Amino acid sequence: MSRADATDQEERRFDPAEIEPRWQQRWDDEEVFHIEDGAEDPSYVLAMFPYPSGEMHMGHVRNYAITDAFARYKRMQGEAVLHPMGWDSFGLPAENAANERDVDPRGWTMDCIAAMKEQMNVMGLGFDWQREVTTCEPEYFQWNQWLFREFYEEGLVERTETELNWCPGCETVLADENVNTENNVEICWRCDTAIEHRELEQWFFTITDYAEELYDELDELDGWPENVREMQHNWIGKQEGASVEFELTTGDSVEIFTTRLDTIYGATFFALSPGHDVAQQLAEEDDDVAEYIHRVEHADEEEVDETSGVFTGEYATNPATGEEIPVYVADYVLADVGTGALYAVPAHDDRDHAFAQEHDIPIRQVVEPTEDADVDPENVDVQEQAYTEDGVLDLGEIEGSSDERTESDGVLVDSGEFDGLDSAEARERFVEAFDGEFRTAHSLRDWCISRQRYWGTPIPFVECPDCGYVPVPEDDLPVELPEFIRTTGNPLDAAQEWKTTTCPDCGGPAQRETDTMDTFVDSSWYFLRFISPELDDAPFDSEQATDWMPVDQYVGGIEHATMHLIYSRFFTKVLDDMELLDGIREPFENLLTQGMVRKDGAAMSSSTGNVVSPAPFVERFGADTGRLFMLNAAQPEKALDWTEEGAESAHAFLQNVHDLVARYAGGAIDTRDAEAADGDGGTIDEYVAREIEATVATATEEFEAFRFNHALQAIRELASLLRRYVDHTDPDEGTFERALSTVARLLAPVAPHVAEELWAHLGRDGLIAEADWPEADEPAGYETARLLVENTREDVRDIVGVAGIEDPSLIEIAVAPEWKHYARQQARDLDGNVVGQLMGDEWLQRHGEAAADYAKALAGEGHLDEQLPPEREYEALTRAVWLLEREFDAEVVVSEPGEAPEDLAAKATPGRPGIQIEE
RNA sequence: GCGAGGGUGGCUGAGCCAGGCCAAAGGCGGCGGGCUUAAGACCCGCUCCCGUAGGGGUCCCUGGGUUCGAAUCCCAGCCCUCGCACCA
Repeated sequence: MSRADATDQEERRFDPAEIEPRWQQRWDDEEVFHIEDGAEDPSYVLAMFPYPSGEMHMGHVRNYAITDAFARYKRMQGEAVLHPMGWDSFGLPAENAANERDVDPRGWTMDCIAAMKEQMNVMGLGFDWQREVTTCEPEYFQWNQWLFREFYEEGLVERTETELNWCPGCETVLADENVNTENNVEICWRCDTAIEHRELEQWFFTITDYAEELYDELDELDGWPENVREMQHNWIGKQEGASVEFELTTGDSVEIFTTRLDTIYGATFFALSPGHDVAQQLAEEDDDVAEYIHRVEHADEEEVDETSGVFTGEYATNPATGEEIPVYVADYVLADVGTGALYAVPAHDDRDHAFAQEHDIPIRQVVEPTEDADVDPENVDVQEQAYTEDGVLDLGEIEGSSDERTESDGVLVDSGEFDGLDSAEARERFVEAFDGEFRTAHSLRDWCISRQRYWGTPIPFVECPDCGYVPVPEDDLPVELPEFIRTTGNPLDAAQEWKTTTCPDCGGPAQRETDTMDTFVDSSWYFLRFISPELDDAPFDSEQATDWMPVDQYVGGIEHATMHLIYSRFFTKVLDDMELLDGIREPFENLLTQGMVRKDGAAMSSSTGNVVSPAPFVERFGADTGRLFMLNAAQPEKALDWTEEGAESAHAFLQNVHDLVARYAGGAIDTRDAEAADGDGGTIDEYVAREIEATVATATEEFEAFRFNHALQAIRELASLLRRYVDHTDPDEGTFERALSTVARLLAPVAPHVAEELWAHLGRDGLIAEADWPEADEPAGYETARLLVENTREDVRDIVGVAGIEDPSLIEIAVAPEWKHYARQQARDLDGNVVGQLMGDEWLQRHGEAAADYAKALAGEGHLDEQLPPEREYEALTRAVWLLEREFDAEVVVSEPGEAPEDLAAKATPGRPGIQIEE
C-alpha cells in the first residue's frame, strides 16, 4: 500500500473525539430532544433517575443506552417523545460526604450533578434537559410537603408508635424494605450494620389502605416482567381467611386470624406472641411469663428454639367445642403476622405440631383426605406428622376439566355436627357459625417515611405543647432546610433557631418536626413532575399528566422491584383518587428491568476493583462504540459480559461502515446507472434491494420489541453484504445509495454520532436524529427464496467437497419442471392415498414413470412446505448467481424453466434445483 | 418450604410462546484459503461423526409421553439462578 493510500484510509476513519462533541452541540442547538407542552400523547420513555454519586458507571450507561435508543427510534418514526432526566438527589451519601470532608451536602450534591450531567452529555444521551428535575431543590420538595399535607387531609398519614428497625450506623429508622437478612441477621441495606429494634413514634403513609388494589392489579400489568410481579405479590402477601374471637380466663377477648378455620375443632392450645398486649399484661403478674418474654426479646433469632414457649396458667374457650384450651406465650407466633395470636391445631400445622410434641399437648385430627385425594387416609398419621393439605383442589388445573371452581379434597372428621363437610365449605360455614368475619390480611406494612436525617424533605409539621402536631399551612411552604451542622445526631434537631417557631393554630411557641422524609417519597411521583417541571401552583399539570401518562416504557434495575415500584403505584392511585389525575391507576405501562453489566462473569463492583469505567473507555473508543457494544452483546434484560473483544468488534464495525460510506462519498467507488444495466430481472442489484427491504422490516420489528441485539445483527449482515457488493461489481448508484442511507438510519438510535456523520457524507440535509425511519415490508416470498438460495449454495459446497472437485469451471443449475411443482402443490392438499390420487391426474400421467416416482416421494415426505413457483425460483437463483461466482470462481448458468437440459431438470425438485458441476 | 426464571454444539448465545424448511442463526475462539513485499483490515470456506455428486448417523440436562413428525408441546426427575419465608 502506498503512503497516499494509507493517508486516504486514515481519512476514512472517524475520530470519536472530534465528531461526538460536534454533533452533541448540533442536537443541543437545534433542541432535537425537547418536547413542547401540549404535545399530544407522546411516547413517554423513562429511565430511572439516578442518585447523583458524581460517577457514572456502566450500569447507568446501559440503562440510558436502552432508553435513548428507543426514544430516538420512536422520534424517527415521527412520534412526539418525552425522554427526560433528573436527580434523585436527597439521601445519606451527601450527608456522609459532608461529615467526612469539609463540605455541605448541598454543594457536594450540586457538584456531583454537574459531573454526572457532563458524563451523560459525553455519551450523547438525548434527554430533554429543559425538563430536568432535582429533588433536593425547594422547587421540587415543596411539592413533597404539599402532597404530604394532602395525604394528611385524606387520612393517609398516621403518627404511631411502633417497633421499628433502627440502624445504629446511620442513626436512623429504616423501612422493612431497607432491611436485608444475611445469615439470619438483619442488616442495614446501606451500611450492613446489624439493625436494632426500637419503639418510636414515627410518620406513616397508610399504604395498606391500598394493599388490595396494589395486589389485584398486578395481574393486569401485562407489560411488566413476571418476576417483578411475583416479587410484589410476595411482598404484599395477600391471605384470605377469617377472624374469630376467643374468650380467655383472664377476661380478655382475643381476636385471631386464620386461613384454616375448617380445623378449629382440632385446636388443642392457644398461643400469643410475646409482644401481644395480653401477653404483656400476663407478664406483669407471672414471673415465668415475664422471664420468657424478656429472654426472647433480647436474644438473637437463632438462639431461640422454635418450639420454645411458656404456659400462662390461663385458658381460652374454643368457640367451636366449648373446650378450654391452655394459653401459651410462644416465640414462633409473630407479633406482626395476623393478630399476633392464634389457636393452634397440631394435627394440621407443622409448627403447631412441633410445639405440641415439645410440650406434650394432645394432637387431634379433624380433617382427612377425601376418596379422590392423592393421599390415602390410611397413610395419614397426625401423631407423627401434621397433615397440612389445605383441601383445595383447583379443578381448572386438572386436565380435561373446564370447571373453574375449586373443590375440596379434605373432609371434616371429629368436628361435631359438621363431620363429612368438605374443608372449603367448612371455612365458609364456620365464619357464621362461630361469629367471625371474613378478612383479607396482607403482609404489607404501612410505609414509615420518617428519617432522622438532615438531607431530605422536612416533614411540614409543627409540634405545639397545646395543640399537638399541627400541619404547616400551605402558604408557609416550603419548609426549607437550615444550614447543615456537623453533629452525631440529627442535624435538624441541633438547628435550634430553625426548630423554634410558632404554632399555626394558637400562635404560641412551638417546635418544628425534625424528621425528614424517606427519599422514596421523592421518587414516587417524579415522573409526573417531568410533565410540567416549571409549574409553580401545583405539583404537576393534571390535564397534561392525564394525557401523557402512564409512562409508556420504564427502564431500570431489578433492585427497585418492590420499594420504588410499589410506592410509585401507591402514589399514582392516591393522586387519582384525589382527582389530581383522571383515571390513571398505574404509572408504568411497560417495565423493562435491565440486566447487570458484568466483567469476567462477576458483577462490576468498585469494592473489588472489577470495573470498567465509562470515561476512559469513551476516550479510547468513543461513546457510540460503548452504546453499540452494550446493545449488541445481549438482550436488555439479560446480564451482559463486558469483553475487550466485544468492544473492539463494535468499534471495528462502526469504522467499517464509516469507511464504506466515506469511500462512496469521496468518489472512490465507481457506480453505474441502473438504466444502463440489463434489467432483465434477477440481477445482483435486485438481490441487494430485497435485502435492504428485509433488513428494514426485521430491524423495525426488533426495535419495537426491545431486541436491539437482533436488529443489530440484521444491520451488520446488510453492511457486510454491501462490502461484498462493492467488492464484486460496480454497484448500481440508486440501490447503493439507498442501502447506505438505510444502514445509517437503522444505526442512528444506537450509534447516533457516527450516523450523523454518515448522513452528512451522504449529502443529506438536516439531522439524522430527525430523519424519517425507513419503512419497508419483507419482500414477497423472501424467506422461501432465502432458504432456496442458502440450500443451493450449501448443496454446491457439499458436492464440490464430497466429489473432490478441485477447481470447478462451470456450475449449471436448473429448477424443477412445472409438472413437479404442480404435483407438489396438489399433494399439499391431499390426504390418504396420495400416489393414487396424483396419478389420477391426466397431466401427471403423461409424465409416466418419473411422475409416479415423484408422487411416491411426495407421499413419503409427510409435511410439504410452501415453495416458490418455477419462475420465482429461477429469479431467486439468478439474483444469487454472483454469490456462487464469487465463492467458486466458476461460470454459473441458471437455465430458465423449461429450457434446462432434461437430465438436469429431472434431478430437480421444487425448492431443490438440479446441479451439475464441471471441473 | 413456597414461588418465578433457566439448563442448546469449544465458549457465548438465538431458536422454544404459534411443532416440520433445525446439525440448530450471529459473535468469539480455532483451522484452511484469497488479497498483500509483509502485517493489519477485508474477503471465501471449514469447525459432531462417516461419505470421491447434494447422502447417512448421532444430537439441544435425564427419563417417559403426545404426534406422521419434538430443541420446540405434556408428565416425572436432576441441576442452576433469583425472590419470599417461623405468614397462622
